[in-house]
Amino acid sequence: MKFEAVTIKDIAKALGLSTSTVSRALRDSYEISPETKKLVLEYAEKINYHPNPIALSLKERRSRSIGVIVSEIANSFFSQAIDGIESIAYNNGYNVIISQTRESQEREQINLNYLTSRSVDGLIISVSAETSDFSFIKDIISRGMPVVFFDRVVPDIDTHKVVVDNYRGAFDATRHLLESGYRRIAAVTNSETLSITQDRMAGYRAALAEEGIAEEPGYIRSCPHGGLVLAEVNTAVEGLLAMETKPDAILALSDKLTTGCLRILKNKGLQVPRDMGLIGFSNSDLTELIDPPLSIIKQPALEMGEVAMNSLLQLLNSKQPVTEFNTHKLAPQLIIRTSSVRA
Amino acid sequence: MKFEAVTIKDIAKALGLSTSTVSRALRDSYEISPETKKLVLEYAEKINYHPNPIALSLKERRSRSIGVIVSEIANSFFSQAIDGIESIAYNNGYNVIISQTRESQEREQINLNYLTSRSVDGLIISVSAETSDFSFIKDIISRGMPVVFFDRVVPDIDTHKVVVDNYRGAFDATRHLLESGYRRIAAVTNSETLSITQDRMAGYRAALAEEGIAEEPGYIRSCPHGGLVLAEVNTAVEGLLAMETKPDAILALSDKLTTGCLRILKNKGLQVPRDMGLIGFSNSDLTELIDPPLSIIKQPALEMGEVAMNSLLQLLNSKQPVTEFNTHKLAPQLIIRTSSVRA
DNA sequence: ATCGTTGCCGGGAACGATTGCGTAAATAAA
DNA sequence: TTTATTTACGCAATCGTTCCCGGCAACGAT
Repeated sequence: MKFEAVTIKDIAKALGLSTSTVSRALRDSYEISPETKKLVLEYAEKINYHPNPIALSLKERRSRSIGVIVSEIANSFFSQAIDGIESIAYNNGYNVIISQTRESQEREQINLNYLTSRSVDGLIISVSAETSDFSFIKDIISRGMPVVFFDRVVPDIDTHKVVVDNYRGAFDATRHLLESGYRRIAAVTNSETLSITQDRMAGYRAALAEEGIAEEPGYIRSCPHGGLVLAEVNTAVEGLLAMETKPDAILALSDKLTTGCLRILKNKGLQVPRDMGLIGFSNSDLTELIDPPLSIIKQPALEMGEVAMNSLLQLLNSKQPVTEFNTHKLAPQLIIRTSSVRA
Repeated sequence: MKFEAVTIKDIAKALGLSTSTVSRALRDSYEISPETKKLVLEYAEKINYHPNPIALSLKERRSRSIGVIVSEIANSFFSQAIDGIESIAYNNGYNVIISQTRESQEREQINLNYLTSRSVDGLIISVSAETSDFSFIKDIISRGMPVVFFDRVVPDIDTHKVVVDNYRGAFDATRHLLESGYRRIAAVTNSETLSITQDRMAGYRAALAEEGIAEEPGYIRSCPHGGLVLAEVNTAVEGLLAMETKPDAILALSDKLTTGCLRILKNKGLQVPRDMGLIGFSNSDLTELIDPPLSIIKQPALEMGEVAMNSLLQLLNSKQPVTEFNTHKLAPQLIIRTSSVRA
């Protein structure tokens, strides 16, 4: 079945006018007499005419749609960010096409290829955990595609970026753990190639160093798929628990890792925060209801989406190539609850 | 900045061929000699040619993209469903354009208008809570637009639908509450115009009736925005608690209502499940970590999204107009934990 | 009476691709 | 040699719009 649309030709034929005249009348051109305009407008209204956006896209060489690439839609952080992106896009007449990579480099590549060849006007990307080769992204940017990174950025690609102050988030959380009396603080991390992982780890290390605590390599466990596969988290936590001097607290460096760690600790019968302190990045709005109420570092996901879309709009609307790029660094929110406070 | 693309014309000019020949060579037509094909293919590869999908869309009158309309992206149920939709769409070469209504009829209308006029090939819709006039949707369907409803459907519109067995979900949950010893069971509901609300309420009533319990109208409180505004939930719960014979358990009929109710009960210092039993629909994957572990009715959201997209594909791929429509009714999953079980 | 203006509108190319039809050359059949 | 057939390609229309040109009245000015 096809959705039959009425075209400008139908109007022209019905009214005995040329398509040019109808087009001009609809666009309220000064070259058309008021009577003709009225005639056309009324008839167009009557038969429910809407200009074919595809024809327009072809003519204007832009589609008024943008692509968003994330690893997983069903993740609080990303869905909140997409919410923000969609809101701003909606207000500016842009459609949002989403696609997910599931942390796979291959899918990222395919999606990127697909979206750019489908003529999106711009892209908002949070790179996949698996991706190590960014030449493709670099390439499409150099060919003139407006791109903004959010959350997981690529440091050596020059374009607008929107991130949270990951260093500070991890630093503050670690310091909080230290102030709570924890000393042997482990970090369960996402893929180490990710910018966010590196920044957060830097904050973690800095906080430890400040306190004069030597870094214990065994306390750092990475989950390449960032909690997407729970088995990885399980291995990480078990590894930690099997050490001769176990850590007394865990800093989890991403959404799914935080709740994943808690899940596993509970399964193993450990008491949080007594046996093991826990704090982590999370954007779930249920963390306060959890047992124990989770201390978290929260990212302003909605706002990040909004800022990202606004940055993209700036690129889209600029006449000459943009050469000055900025990275918006938003403040994370440290919310101390029970899971990180020793009774 | 514009993304400069290479066209078939560039190839034709460079190779001294006509565009038709190039087009045919690229499509591997039998009319083209192997040598010419090889020439064209190699050159196309070299200059990184990709057919312009917009031009194709114009010609073929289809865009290979579908629209998804939900009330809110950042909602576990919907984001999981979108995940499913996107997966199937991806495998079939379709792009997914999402837009949210935030439960507003006006935004639903605008989005619908926008998406159809932007030539999506089909739509997957979960109607907004506010919407009472479905003539517009009816209209676009009658004009030939393939549409499938999911979750919140419109009973008197004939097209493919994907729902969960809401009646059974609510029925089983209510019966479970009864079996746990609760007698005065309240229902906190979403907008009453919603199909899901009606079905779930029917299940609730049937379970009560089966037990010979008369329905108490004061025990039914509706939140027109389904938990999107917490104040509504607050009013509902407070109303319940202010009654002379308070209910002893609450059945919450949607995602945000379930956690919303718990939040408010906790705020008021009530003990769940001792002072008040609680069970509700929810798709959060954190409910087991909550204090108390929440009993929930869970919808197979991912699967619903997949089934919805597959149904839409069936409509999209059928040559003649489809007249036989089916509604897939998937089984909800009742997960009993602590919040609904009296100690 | 002629020349510019102005107002109003139509013809047709263009955006990038596909495709039905026509046709020249080469080959096969008569 | 003539005719038929095949091979391999080009022309031009098409999808729905926009927009550059150009044209034709009518009108005022000279």
